[in-house]
Amino acid sequence: MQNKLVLYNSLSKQKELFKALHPPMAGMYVCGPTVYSDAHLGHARPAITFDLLCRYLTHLGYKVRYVRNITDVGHLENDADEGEDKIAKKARLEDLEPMEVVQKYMNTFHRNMDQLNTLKPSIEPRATGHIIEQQEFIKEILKNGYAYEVNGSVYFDVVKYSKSYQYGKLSGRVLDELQTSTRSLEGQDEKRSPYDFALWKKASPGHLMKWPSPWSTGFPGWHLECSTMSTKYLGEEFDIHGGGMDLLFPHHECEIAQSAAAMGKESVKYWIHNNMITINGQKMARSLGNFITLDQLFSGDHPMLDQPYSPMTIRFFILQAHYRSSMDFSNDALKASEKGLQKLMNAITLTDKLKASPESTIDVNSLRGKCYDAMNDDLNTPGLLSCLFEGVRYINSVNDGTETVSAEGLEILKSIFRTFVYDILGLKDETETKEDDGLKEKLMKIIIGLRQEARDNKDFKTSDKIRDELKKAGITLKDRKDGVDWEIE
RNA sequence: GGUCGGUUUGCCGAGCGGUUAGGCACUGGUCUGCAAAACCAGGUACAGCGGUUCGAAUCCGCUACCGACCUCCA
Repeated sequence: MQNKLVLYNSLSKQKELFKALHPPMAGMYVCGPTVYSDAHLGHARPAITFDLLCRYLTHLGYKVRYVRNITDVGHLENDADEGEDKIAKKARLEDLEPMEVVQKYMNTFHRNMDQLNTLKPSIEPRATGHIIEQQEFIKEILKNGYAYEVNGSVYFDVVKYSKSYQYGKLSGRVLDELQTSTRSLEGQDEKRSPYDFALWKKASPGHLMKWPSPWSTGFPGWHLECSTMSTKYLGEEFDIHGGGMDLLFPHHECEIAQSAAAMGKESVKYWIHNNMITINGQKMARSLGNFITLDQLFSGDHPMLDQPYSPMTIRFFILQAHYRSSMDFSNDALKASEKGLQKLMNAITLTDKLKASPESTIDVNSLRGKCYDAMNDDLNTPGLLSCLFEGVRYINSVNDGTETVSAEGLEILKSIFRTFVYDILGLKDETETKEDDGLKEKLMKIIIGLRQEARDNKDFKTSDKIRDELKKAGITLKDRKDGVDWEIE
């Protein structure tokens, strides 16, 4: 399969032409959330970034298997592989079963993802559903000699691994340097090296989520689930692994090590990482407590928010920056996105009303080419939007009569917007209603007719009253040379 | 302290060796009874200092500031 899609691979630290291992199939694994509290703005970034990638690959003709996990066990409060499980802690605080916590926040996450118009993953595996597979994975690593058991817990032997493989190749870390920057070693007595990480942890008495295993009644380490589940659903080698940049080390580095230790080869061909969303210049994170949840953004219910922002405004905001750039939250930026999105959507609505001419004064084919060029260049959505706004100007100019477009050109123009805005960027018109537009059209025609009569009679008091009252009702009139357009907010 | 990345016009944000990015805001104009929308025009920015080059926001060096990772984090 031929394509010109170039993606930045975190592993090689350069842009590479995307070549699927088994075209037309494309396999993509993305690290999903740990479901112990509401999803925030930061979670929207990878969700939208990899939704975009999935949509674009699909558009290019790939049959994409998109796997995104739900972490529902094994994620400890503070690593060093000590501390309380995040979900168990929440369960204790809210007096719920751990699985109730998981269900509650998973439901919210799914609802938010639907609101953001992200496509559902092909498979959404959960760590607790793959305890057996994780144990089998550990057995392989043990068999190959890259792990050891101590007191019922199993740890990955980073030092031994690094003799045969390069631990740190993804994150650019060197083991020697890691060792000189040693932190507190408290509670790490069981590990041979502080860089070893848990594959299986023996549960302490009273621990809520635990399963029997050959080593102890316990639970799997966090890094293990992704290696296990990606292998199970995408195979020992697959195309793309995505996630936030903050997961690059240690999480993804450990995944590479686990897979290599178990299977003798690296699993992932392209590592893709999205950058962070900051707030007041600092990363938005649950652990920092500086987050705004998606529900708060949608409702405006947060001290830092001037107003509510719709899901599509959030989506547009995120797409206006390149996925590898960090972006800072601000009301001004969000408001600008809201306006820009509206301008884009208004133009798309207009395309249905445009009249074709014998000749085109605009070059729609060139525009389409530029749209593809932008997407092929490592998903350059700001560049794509820039092209689309050029198209917006075309549409408005044709509507104003200062440019013309042929029937064929008009069809191409419509298809460009349908393809790139709806199918690939995943934006949708939020003003769209399922009501019968026919009735609304008829009513509006009558009202506009009455206003026109008043205007013809120079009765501007009446005509303005009609316009103002409509405005109050959320309907904006736009007088044109050749008639009146209207728009519902 | 180590590793990596960033600093672009009022704001957001592309570009990464030579050509108008784009959006928002602002100013002027066209249109309009007025308004809104739309269109046209306007601002010539790239942290600082050096260097390479015919030519640098774009490459190299230094300095300053900011951030991410090195604990869990999307």
